[in-house]
Amino acid sequence: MPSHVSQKNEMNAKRIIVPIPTGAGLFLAHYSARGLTGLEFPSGKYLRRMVVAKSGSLPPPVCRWHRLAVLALRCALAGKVVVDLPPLDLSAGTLFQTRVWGALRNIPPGTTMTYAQIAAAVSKPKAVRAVGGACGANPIPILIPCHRVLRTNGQLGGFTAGLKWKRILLEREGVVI
DNA sequence: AAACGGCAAAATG
DNA sequence: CATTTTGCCGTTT
Repeated sequence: MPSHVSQKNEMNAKRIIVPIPTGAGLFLAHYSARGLTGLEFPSGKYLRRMVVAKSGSLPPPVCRWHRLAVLALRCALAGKVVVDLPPLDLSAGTLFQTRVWGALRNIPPGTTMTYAQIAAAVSKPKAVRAVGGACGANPIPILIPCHRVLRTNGQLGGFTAGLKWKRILLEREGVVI
């Protein structure tokens, strides 16, 4: 690519936002040309958005991905193993973040790891706190299961979308705290 | 360059 | 025990 075209510009390319109705509320999926880039929890404030596309008239690839995303999210919310995901576009993440997110994806449903274990898993055993930051920056919660990371002392730790969600998600997979 | 976190281990009472 | 301090590290401003 021409060097005067910044990569930042590239990643600000247009996104399509599509609602995902679930029993737990209306989530919003964000798509780029490369795949799913984000998942928003139900907020009650999505009405203000003008950018939400009707699930009817979507570009064919997005339509396919969205079908998968809907199934995957409902599956995950039911605490079951997600069979197949749409392609994830994590290009907005830093190297460190994408490594952490990769490690998160290896945590099976119904199990947990600690922030320290994740840090070790990405070969940065001392970057424990930074792992917390990377979890918080996870653009696709639930499908990238940052809720399965707990403190070393057994406490919940934090959750950007609110601890209530972290509890709900863990409870639905049968994790006891 | 400094401040800020979804943390952890050690020190302290 | 519960709380505070101290060390750490990637990100953000």
